[in-house]
Amino acid sequence: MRWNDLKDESCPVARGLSVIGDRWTMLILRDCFHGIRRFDDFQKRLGITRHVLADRLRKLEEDGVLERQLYQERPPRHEYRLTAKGLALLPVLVTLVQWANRWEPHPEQNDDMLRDRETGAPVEPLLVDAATHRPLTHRTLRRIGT
Amino acid sequence: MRWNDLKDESCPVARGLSVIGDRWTMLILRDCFHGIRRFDDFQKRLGITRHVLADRLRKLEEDGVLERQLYQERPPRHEYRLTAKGLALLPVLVTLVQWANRWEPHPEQNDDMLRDRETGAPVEPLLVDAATHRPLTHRTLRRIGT
DNA sequence: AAATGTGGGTTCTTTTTTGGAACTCTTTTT
DNA sequence: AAAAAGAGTTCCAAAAAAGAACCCACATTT
Repeated sequence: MRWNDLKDESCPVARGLSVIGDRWTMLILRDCFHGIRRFDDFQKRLGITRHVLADRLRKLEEDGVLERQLYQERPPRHEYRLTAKGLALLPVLVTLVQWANRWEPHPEQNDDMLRDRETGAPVEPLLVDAATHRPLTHRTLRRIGT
Repeated sequence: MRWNDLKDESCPVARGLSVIGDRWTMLILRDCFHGIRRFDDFQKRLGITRHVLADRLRKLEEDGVLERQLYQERPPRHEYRLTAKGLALLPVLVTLVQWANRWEPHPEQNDDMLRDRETGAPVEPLLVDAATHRPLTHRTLRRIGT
């Protein structure tokens, strides 16, 4: 299987990864959630080559995860913003952060990475069933993906 | 920045991606959650080249996500199983599945992919704060990662 | 006994992708 | 007039992935 065939797979894991499964995309999106919007800011923060960055931003726009908005004319300059589809990736990012903090800890790690925006209270993400509010685990789920 | 430097970053997103952020790893783990354990079974299901598969399985073992267990001697044969650290990736996979089903739908998609193991009832994943049970969104979270 | 099959890789060559640096173009600042 | 900002593009070298073939230790079939 080639990478580009993934998007037509019936498995949702494959289709999801066809959009966000490459090495840099999620890091770009992390920066988007931090409010970064401009090419050079992404480039400086990520240390990614401009070449690859331009390519990923273009793909993310094509996939509807980011949208380009003109913020000045002459010369025309755009910024990249998360769409609703992009914002909907937050749970993926949050669960990844939680996993990494737990299983790949770092000496300089401040554990209060996730806090409520208003109260500032620490937040502990938990995945539950929306209807019953019961936690979802590998023991409660029949299967994931196809 | 080079890919191999990611694992020493202070940002948990970067550290998480240093383990699961490559093109094939999450697909391998998806199959693990489906009960696949042997080299050739992974290879047949994924269509990945044997070369890359061997490399990814080795790295996942090094990272403690999978463990190799001898299931026969003469000739020695191993199978790959999820460790606790690997099982802990389920929320990432589940949120990804949910996102893809919502935003990258597929004609042959059966929407009841996620079901309770015992009751068979459809399950709708929701990310909440463990303490308050309030949903987590980009509006309630102060920031994600570092 | 010889041929074929199985499981789990490794080796080799070709194609893609990435890394790294330099260059372009338009407008604003010094 | 020269330099800087901003957003890329171009070019070349290095690394990674695709694809196919090969290897090895046993087991089974003919």
